Amino acid sequence: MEEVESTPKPSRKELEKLQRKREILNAAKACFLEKGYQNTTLDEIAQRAEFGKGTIYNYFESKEELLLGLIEQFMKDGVVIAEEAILHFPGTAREKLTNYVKTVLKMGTEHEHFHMVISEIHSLRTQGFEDRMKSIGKLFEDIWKVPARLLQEEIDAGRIKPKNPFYMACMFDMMVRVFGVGTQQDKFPIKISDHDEIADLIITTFFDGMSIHSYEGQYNG
Amino acid sequence: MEEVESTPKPSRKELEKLQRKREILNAAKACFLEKGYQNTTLDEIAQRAEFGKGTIYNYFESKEELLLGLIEQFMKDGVVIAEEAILHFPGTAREKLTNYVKTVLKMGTEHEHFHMVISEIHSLRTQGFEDRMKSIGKLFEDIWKVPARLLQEEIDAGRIKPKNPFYMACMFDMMVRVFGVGTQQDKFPIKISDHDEIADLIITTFFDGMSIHSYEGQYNG
Amino acid sequence: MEEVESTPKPSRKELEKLQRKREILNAAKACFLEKGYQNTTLDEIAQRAEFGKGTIYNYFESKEELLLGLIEQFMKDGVVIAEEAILHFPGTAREKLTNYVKTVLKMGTEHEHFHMVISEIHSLRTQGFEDRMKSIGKLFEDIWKVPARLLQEEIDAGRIKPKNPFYMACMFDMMVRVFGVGTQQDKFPIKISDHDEIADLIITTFFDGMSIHSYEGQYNG
Amino acid sequence: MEEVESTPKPSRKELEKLQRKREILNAAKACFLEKGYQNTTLDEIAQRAEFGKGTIYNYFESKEELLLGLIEQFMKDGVVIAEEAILHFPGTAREKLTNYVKTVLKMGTEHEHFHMVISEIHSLRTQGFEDRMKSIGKLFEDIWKVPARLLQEEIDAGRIKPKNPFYMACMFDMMVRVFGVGTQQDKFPIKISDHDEIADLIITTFFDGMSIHSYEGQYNG
DNA sequence: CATGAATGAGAGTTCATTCAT
DNA sequence: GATGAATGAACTCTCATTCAT
Repeated sequence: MEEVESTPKPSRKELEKLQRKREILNAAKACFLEKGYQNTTLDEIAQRAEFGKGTIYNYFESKEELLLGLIEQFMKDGVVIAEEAILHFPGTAREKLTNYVKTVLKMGTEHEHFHMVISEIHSLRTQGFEDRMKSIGKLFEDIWKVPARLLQEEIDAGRIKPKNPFYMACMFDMMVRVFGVGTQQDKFPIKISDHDEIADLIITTFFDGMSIHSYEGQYNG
Repeated sequence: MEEVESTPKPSRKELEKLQRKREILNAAKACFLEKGYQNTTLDEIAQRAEFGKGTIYNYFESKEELLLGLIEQFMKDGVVIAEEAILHFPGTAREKLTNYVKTVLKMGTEHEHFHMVISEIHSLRTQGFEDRMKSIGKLFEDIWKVPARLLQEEIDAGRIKPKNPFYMACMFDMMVRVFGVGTQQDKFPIKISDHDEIADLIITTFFDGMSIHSYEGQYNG
Repeated sequence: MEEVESTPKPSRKELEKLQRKREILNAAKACFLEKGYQNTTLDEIAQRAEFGKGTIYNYFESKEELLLGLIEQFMKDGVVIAEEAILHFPGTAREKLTNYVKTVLKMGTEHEHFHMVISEIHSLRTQGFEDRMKSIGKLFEDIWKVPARLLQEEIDAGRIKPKNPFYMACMFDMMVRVFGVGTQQDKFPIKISDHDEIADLIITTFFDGMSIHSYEGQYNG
Repeated sequence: MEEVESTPKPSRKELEKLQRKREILNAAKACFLEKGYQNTTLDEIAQRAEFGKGTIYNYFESKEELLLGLIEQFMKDGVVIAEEAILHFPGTAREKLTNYVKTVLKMGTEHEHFHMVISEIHSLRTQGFEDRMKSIGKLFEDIWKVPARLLQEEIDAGRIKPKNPFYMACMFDMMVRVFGVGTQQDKFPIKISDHDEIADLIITTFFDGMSIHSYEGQYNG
């Protein structure tokens, strides 16, 4: 926006800086996943990143900024993942979404990250926090837009019920992330390690519902 | 000695003590909801409870114990709520669960509590933490058992598909709590304030699925 | 001193009060011996004394007062013990003092108390502390006066060297309490459990010295 | 790499660190001597050391560690002092030990430290406390070994009585530290400011005993 | 630009003391 | 007089952040 050239010139310096930022974020991610945001100290992050503690402050304004950076990165990755798993995957909507479930599950612990992310948001008190939250919300929407677009196509094709596709996408994504990822984790009261089983549960519920004689054709919603 | 009835003796002293405990828990709950567990200080809780800081330690061993107490209370209430809304509510399974969704939604912000609860669990590092987590997990199961029993009856009656009713109950509950309660809150990227609309979304999805021509009768799961 | 009647009238009330005081002091002593002054809480003392915490404050102004009371009691007992073991014990000076050493040793752990007493004095900050310390010092002197009187008699009889008997009594008492009692305790680097052996070490050193050809007769001190 | 000499490398950094440690220890020592361990706050130590409170924790793990560090330092110094004053001092055993007494006395208030050290040990409750105590006991032994070696030589030379030299060294050291140092201090019930007088008292008692006709030659101990 | 020692506000927790019952 | 729940000042320790090197 500030510059006119499409990609100005990622000078060596700039690239190195970006590289460093990513390294630090990765170290932070690992720490946060292990012990939670609040229980992680900057010393630990610095040690893991193999940088001095002060150096981190050359790249991030504060510990909170580190978490926010991570959240944004997580969301952006989420969009790419959804696009890969849904748009670029061949097959029916059902097959595409099944693939999406499995993809998210495959990321496993990595996506326990998700819970952490959601959890720790409470902890943040930065100034300008509200704005940041809004923009994070927007990123969530970006993720949901991907399945939502698919659902819209299916509605248009008369294959699924004409409900708000964005809402449905959100609900679906939550089923995957909370129930799906949850059941893979030890502390969750239910443990299902077979990805196929979880995917089947979610997909058949979402597409077909529980009822044996469902009331299709009579929707007025 | 003091009493004849089987129920031991809720002596005045005991009752007052319990009353105090509840007051403190309520103050803690309010604070935690407002600022999160980690950002709440004991001074704040004490001030809100209108007790001295030391007094709190006459009732709870530590700040963590306060959170754990809250979580357990929340879960136990959850069981009662589920029983009221499902078992003791007249009508079909669909009607019972619709009522359940609306009941949880009605508790609104109160149940944002739920998110907090889940979130902050990461923060805890108490000794004997694992045991506590196990017992909290058990309480979750107690909640899910209520809808699970209903689903089992429906399966037996041939009205819904023969899937693991406990898993389905868990997934349903999660849909309600995460999607349902979430959409009521400001920071959630989607905001739906109409409880009927949310309940309808969840219930029709869960019972009937999204597909227009569903594949009933062919389950091999 | 304040009253003219030699012993006014130890009314039942008064006696009970004294009895209570002693019970509390004993509880405090036991606790202090076990954990040290600073590590003992009033709750523990109250529990051990089988009184309410508040009750203790009807008998003693503060926790410090409890320690000071104990010290004074200890000292006063010390005088009686010295008199019993030295004055009222038949035999030569050597035999009397040997008996004194053994008596102190026999009180064993009870007199580890002594160390505690000396130790914790640092901790005290009461107002009027200096005065109290002075009066405790006086009590020490009362103890030392007992062996000092014996030594004076021996000097007069020409049986021991004409040195300041009070100083010598002090040095002797310290040898008994620090070295004698010390060697009986686990944490002390030297452990001698045989009382006769310790007594012999102290007495022969004190009376005869280490040298084989000593320089008697040439004192100019 | 950095150094050629066998002594590792007292790099400037290392030296500064050690210097800081010593400064902090000295501040702590001064505070402890003034008010006792328990009555000294970390704020006071920090203020006296002219460091921030947090800085202290960069050098010592805890307040207890500070005390233990001080104790160990005290003991180690004690060994050096004993060696200087006894081994490296010319003259007879009597002269050497007289010199030792005077040396300890000269350190005066500095060695009131000793009492504090011994006193406050009760207060400690660190984990691994027993081990630390053991090692402190060992350090005491190291001190006593120095005069003990001297006494052994005298025994071998037939100049002093054949008693356990280690026990005698301990008793002697205690006489010096408790009686000798004590009598120099205000709160002690006896005050003798003349070092020569104290040294004479201790030395003649220890070497020659109090008796005028002592029983040399007849030991059966 | 990298560093890590220094910092001190702020946290949870303890406990001697008070006082209403 | 006896009680023990209530109290809050005071404590040790942590850790995000700064800044001289």
